[in-house]
Amino acid sequence: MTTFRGVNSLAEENYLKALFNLAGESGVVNVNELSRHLNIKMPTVTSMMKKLSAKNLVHYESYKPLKLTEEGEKRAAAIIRKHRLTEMFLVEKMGFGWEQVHDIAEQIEHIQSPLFFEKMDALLGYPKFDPHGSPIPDKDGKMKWKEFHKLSDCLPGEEVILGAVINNSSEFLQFLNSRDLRLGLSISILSVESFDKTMVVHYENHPAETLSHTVCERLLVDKQ
Amino acid sequence: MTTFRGVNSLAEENYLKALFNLAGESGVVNVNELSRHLNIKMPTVTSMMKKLSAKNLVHYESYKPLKLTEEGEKRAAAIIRKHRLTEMFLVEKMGFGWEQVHDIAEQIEHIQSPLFFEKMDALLGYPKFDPHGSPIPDKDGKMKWKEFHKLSDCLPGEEVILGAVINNSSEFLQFLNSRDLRLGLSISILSVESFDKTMVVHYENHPAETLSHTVCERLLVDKQ
DNA sequence: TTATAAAGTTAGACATATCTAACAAATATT
DNA sequence: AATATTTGTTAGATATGTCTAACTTTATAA
Ligand SMILES: [Mn+2]
Ligand SMILES: [Mn+2]
Ligand SMILES: [Mn+2]
Ligand SMILES: [Mn+2]
Repeated sequence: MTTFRGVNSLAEENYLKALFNLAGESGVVNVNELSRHLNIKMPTVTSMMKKLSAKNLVHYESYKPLKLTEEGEKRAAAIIRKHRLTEMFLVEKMGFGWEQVHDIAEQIEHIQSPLFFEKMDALLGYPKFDPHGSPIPDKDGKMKWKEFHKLSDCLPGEEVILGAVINNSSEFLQFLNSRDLRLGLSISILSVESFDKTMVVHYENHPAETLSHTVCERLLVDKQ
Repeated sequence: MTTFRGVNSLAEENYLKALFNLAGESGVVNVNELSRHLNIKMPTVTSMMKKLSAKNLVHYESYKPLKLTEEGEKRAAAIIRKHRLTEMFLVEKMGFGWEQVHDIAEQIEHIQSPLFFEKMDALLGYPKFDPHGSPIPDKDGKMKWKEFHKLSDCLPGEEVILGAVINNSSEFLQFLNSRDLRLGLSISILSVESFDKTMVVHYENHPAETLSHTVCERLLVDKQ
């Protein structure tokens, strides 16, 4: 049986998604970057980029940075939509913790069944954000980040609300769990150590929690 | 990234499952049968059987029928367990019809995450049967069919309960839907046409429904 | 501005999973 | 028993996705 895999192979889908996720403001990504992110050697990436270019999903020219085409971006967004809907479903409907869902979503995002994800979407009430605060692309592939600031860019005296996390690794999220840090939390900045930028913050029944710069850089907050 | 696929590849998993599903009383399956079922040419099947034999999952000898080893059977049962739990979850927790779930389960059965399926199992209350009446193998790969009879083997005057369906194709299940036939239904056999074995049955507010032999063969019933 | 390092490409190998064509063995039919 | 049919195997080709080694281009540092 020709195991039905939609228009793109599983491998192709993972490249498209990575390109989308790595694209910053400019929308471009280097071969090297992509290679490191996917843990796939550069020559392999180059050859896949030629293939995706032939399918008009990536703009590829030798020695120039990569960029998704409009169609490539649409396909990528659709996969990311499935990933994030899945994460939300796992947390909201199946009782998983936010630190447990990424690896499962990494697999389920490749399921070919529009109906399956429409059902998820409906059961969840058409959510706009995933459990880590990342926006869920709509069916047209459009999404917009809230205007967050890194906690590390905030100043003592400010009171902010935790809106998203920038690193979805299980280890990081478990660390946040251990400090009762979760989305929606109101946090007051008590002080910043100028030497190493360590912050001391207050929230809920944590009168003075110390957070490293590494951690604060990965916490996105809303300044009301 | 070495896309993590447990111990067996997706292709291997589909062969194991097919071997399990096709194995009758004797537990053996012919290359030809497997080839037709999977829609994969015989030479391909032969070479995969050699591979699975090398992994000690299949007993293979030239020109002899195939049989899963004990370990092969365990692996296969684990996949079928995931398939049937998924079908149950889709129907019970996501509102799908029993005619919609097979194709999605065909994909989700390959997800590698024991926790994901344990959660499903728990949320469903550890079900013993899938939405089509097939038994769900337990974690040790053990399962037992209820002692059903084919409706086609029953006689006029008998009153039986529909316990399972033998064909999970969307078309067949939609046909059953159109006649309000579903598991648990109590059915009285009114008459059997000796020429073509067509049955006339009565159930619920269907005073006299005519069912072809082809249909009756695929309905498994309990004689109380 | 040249030398060095980093990034990227080309060429060729390899594993997996599939196919077709040709041949062989087992089974069924006459 | 001889022949024909079905079933199964072997050999060799192809597509996909990965790798290493060697080379080229671009960027960085002397
Ligand atoms: Mn994720
Ligand atoms: Mn993925
Ligand atoms: Mn099924
Ligand atoms: Mn499958």
